[in-house]
Order: sequence, then structure tokens, then C-alpha cells
Amino acid sequence: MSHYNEGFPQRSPALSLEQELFEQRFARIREIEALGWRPYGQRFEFTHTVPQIRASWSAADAETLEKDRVRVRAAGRVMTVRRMGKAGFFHMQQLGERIQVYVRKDAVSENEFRLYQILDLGDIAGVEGYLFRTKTGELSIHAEKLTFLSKNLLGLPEKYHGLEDVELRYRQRYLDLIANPEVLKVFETRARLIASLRRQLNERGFIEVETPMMQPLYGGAAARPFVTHHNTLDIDLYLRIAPELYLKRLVTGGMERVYEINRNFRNEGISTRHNPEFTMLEFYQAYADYRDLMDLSCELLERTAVEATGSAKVHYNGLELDFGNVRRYRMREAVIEFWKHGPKPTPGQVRDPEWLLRHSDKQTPGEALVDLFERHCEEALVQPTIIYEYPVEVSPLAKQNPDDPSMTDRFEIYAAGMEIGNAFTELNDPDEQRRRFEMQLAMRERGDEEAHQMDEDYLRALCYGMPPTAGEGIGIDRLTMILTGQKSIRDVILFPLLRPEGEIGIAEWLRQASSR
RNA sequence: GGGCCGGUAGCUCAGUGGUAGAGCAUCUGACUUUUAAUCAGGUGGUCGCGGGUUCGAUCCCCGCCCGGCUCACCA
Repeated sequence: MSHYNEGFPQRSPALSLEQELFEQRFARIREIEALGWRPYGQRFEFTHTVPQIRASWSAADAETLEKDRVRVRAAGRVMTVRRMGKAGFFHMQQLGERIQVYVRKDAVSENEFRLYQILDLGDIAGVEGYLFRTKTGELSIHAEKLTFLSKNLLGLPEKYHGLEDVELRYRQRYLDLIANPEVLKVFETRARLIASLRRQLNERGFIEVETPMMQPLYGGAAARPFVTHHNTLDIDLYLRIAPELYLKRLVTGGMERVYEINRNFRNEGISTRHNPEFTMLEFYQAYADYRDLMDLSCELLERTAVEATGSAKVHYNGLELDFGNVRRYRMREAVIEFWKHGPKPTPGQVRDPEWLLRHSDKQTPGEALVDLFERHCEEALVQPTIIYEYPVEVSPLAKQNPDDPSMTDRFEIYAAGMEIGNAFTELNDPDEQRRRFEMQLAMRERGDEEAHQMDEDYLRALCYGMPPTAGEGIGIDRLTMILTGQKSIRDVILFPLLRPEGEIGIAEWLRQASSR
């Protein structure tokens, strides 16, 4: 038994191996303190981040480094350690990148070398020294000072495979980020994507607003809501399923270009493309129509892809998607074009209400057309595609097409077989909106729980006159999936919803360890 | 909610109707340019939980819990 194992039983049968390791590491806290460091240290002034070091000197050869003697101070999490008696190496990781550190006994103080000898994988350390290349050519820091910054008590997943258990990855995202640096890249891309959209909208004169997440009436989409309660007012409130009706109130008030990027909540199924809370961009532009937004969408998507990933062409599921080239089909055209089995329908058939009702179990021709579209076309829309002209029955907030009142001036954007955007010329006629709400109420009475509620304050706002306006929503999570190549929405949401886990027990471990 | 698949050491995974194995991690020792370091030795498991069948279950059966995929719903 080494001297730093003294002080607690060699192996108590009551302790699991995991708890034993925890106790071993906990005991090291005292030893770190004895060497003169705080186990949970203070601020550390670094000259470079690890990625900065790599970016600046990855091309510098051994002779140059020896001649220039670049001194750096850097910090990171210890990910590998190779000790060889009186010297050794470790890799430290910061911001998803690693740098090797070389520690030799005669280059640091006695206590610093002692500290190196008791570093555990997962500890956070700071290093000062000069850059050099090892015999095998790896850029490394030759340590001259070593300091301790934070103690890891739980150990790290396997160094070669990382953390693969998806349940653990989602429940303990912090551990996922430590063990799988590529996860960090996904969320960096997500952040760039959102920043790019904000930048583009700001440049075009849109202003960002925040509207209620807790709403007395829910609307703006077809979905079941979460219900909560406010005690003081003693009222039930719904977590919003969409911000749409509030944003259009603002347009009515004269905020002619508005947008909001935030969470929506829908009390529905969980799947690889659905999370109960998800992030949506909605924007509204007065004096524009859905055709304007088609063009705007293409510009937004192309530049977002470029700014987030470096290219308008992205790879998803082994295919190349080109956001620089978005196709456009009418919904009826798409049904014909992508008809799956048997002879394709004719343009006359997809306009014929009776033909549509015969080919779907939906109750209205419009719902039947959408049903056929979803069954035949959706998964085939891998390349970015705009589908336009949606039936009025499924579009209670969109303006009718002047030439065909059964259809609305609405489009959706599809990519990788997923809907990623929805836009339309907004219905601004209050009396027509009243009729649409009443149509929704009738659908609700037929058992459609997701049909709209009547929102009289919204009607009142329209009665003051909303300018002709077009609006659009873009699903940020799904767009992130496509731009980062992730197949599950849980891989682009940092903390996806899971059932809560049971008792963890770590407080008891700490209690026991600290009482020893 | 339905269907299918999975849960074995801290992690990544084998495996068997006779109460379990590997690699990594961890511990001990050696090693002053290693890098999935190496070498030698050791520790470590209520085989998800509960029932049943059986002389005997981690394995077979039933139920439950947790997760993944998928269908439905939806974006």
C-alpha cells in the first residue's frame, strides 16, 4: 500500500469498486493540499487556449521551435497520462482539442513533479513551459511549472471508445462533452447557425422581440399544449405552441419587421425529429407576400449553411444537400411527381375533391391532399425543396389564393425528408379570420384536439388593420440536424427530455468520503 | 401508445442451464521523448428489478423499469 492510501480501509466489502475509486480520488485532495495547491483552485492566467496553440504552431518544425523558444501558459483537463519513472507525458484537453505536455523531474520543482505523479485522468491542470516537438514529431509543451486547478472524483469513460451509451450521453451531457469532443463541434455549429440567422435578419431591418411563453390561449399551430397554473392570478396558462399570434399583433402595432428565436412546447410524441420543447425562428415582414419569403428563405438558408458549415453543400446521411439550389413545387405537382406506386394521378385528379376523398380517409379534400402529400412525397424531399399552395383547411391563419380560394398562399421548406420551415401570406381580414376560427371550432367538435381556439383579442387586433404581411417559421433544431449531419434531434439539443433517473447517491458518497 | 432491439466490472464489449471473462480505467512495482506507451503483478460483478420453471437461472418463461430504433401523432 502506498503512503497516500493510508487512512482508509484497504478494501471494505461494503464499498463498490466505483465508490472505492471515488474514495481514492477524494483522499488525493488532502495530498494535493499538502503539496501546496488548492484542490479546487483559483483563477489561472493563460497566454493561449489549446486550440490557439495548435492553430499557431502546428506547422512549426522542431528547429524553429527550439530556436524561438515560445513560452506558453495553458490549462486543460487531463485526458491521458504516461508516466515513465522520472519523466512522463500527459494530454490535456481544452475546448475540444488536446495538447501534449512533457514533464521531467529535473525541469520542475519537487512538489510539481510529485503533483504530476498523482494527477488523475479528468483533473484540470495548468502548465507553463515552452513549445517543442518530440522525437515522433508531436507538438508538446515542455513543462517548467505545473499547477492544480480542479479535482475529478469520478474518472472518465474509456479513453479509446469514449462514451457510447446514448442514455448516459444525454443524461450526463457534461460527460459526453468531455469524452466526445465532436459533440462540442455540433453545438458550436448550432450557435453559428443561430448567430447567422440573427445577423441576416438584423441586417434586413428586423428587430428581435420576446413574446409570452405562458399564454392564456394557445394558438399559431396545431398541437396539444402543456398546461400550468399561476397561483396569484389563479389561472391556468398554456406553454406556447407558437409565438405567431403575438408577433402578428406586433406587426399590427407597427413593428413591421419582427422576429423571435425561442422555444415552443408541444405536448406530443418524442422521436428522432421531435422533442417536446424545441427552438423556432419566426419572422414577419409587412408589405410582403409568400413569394417574397420564398426568395428570402433561399437567401437565408444558403448563407446560414455557408456561415455555419463553410459551404452551401452539406452532407447528410451519405447524400449531398445543396442549399444553394432550392427546388419549388406546388403541392399538387409534388403529389404527381413523387407518386409512389402505380400510375401517377393526372392534374385533373389532384384537383378533383371526390378523387382526393377516395384516396384518403380524411374528411375534407384539402386534408386529403395533404395526407397524400405526406404519404407519397415527404420522405422523397431530400434535396432542399419548397412546396407551395396549401389547402385552406390546414391553414387557418394563411390568406387564400385570389385565383383558387380552396388553396392558401403558403409554402413549406423540406430537406432530408423533414419539414424545416413553414411560411405564408398572413390572413389579415378579421371577418375571414373569424370564419376560419369557427371552422377550427367545428373541427374541434369533431374531435380534433389540435384545432385552433377562438382568439378574440387577436381578431380585435386585426380589426385595427394589420398591414399585408408574410411570415415564416424555421425549425432551428432540424436545420441544425441537417447542417451537422445528426440523425436524432436529441443530438442537437443539449438536454433532451428523458424520464428522470432514480436515486443517484452521490451526496451520500461525498458525505461518507468527507467523514473519513 | 403499438412493434422490434438492448440493459453483464467505472467505460467499451464477449459469454454460458452448473453463481462469469477481455481490453481500458484503477492499485503495486520498473522505466527521463511516450502517445490506444510498454513490462510484471493485483483489485474489482446483487449479469436492470420482481416473480416463475428447474436439483440448479445471468442464460428459459411472465411482469415491470430504463433506453434505442420504428409506426402512429406531430414540427
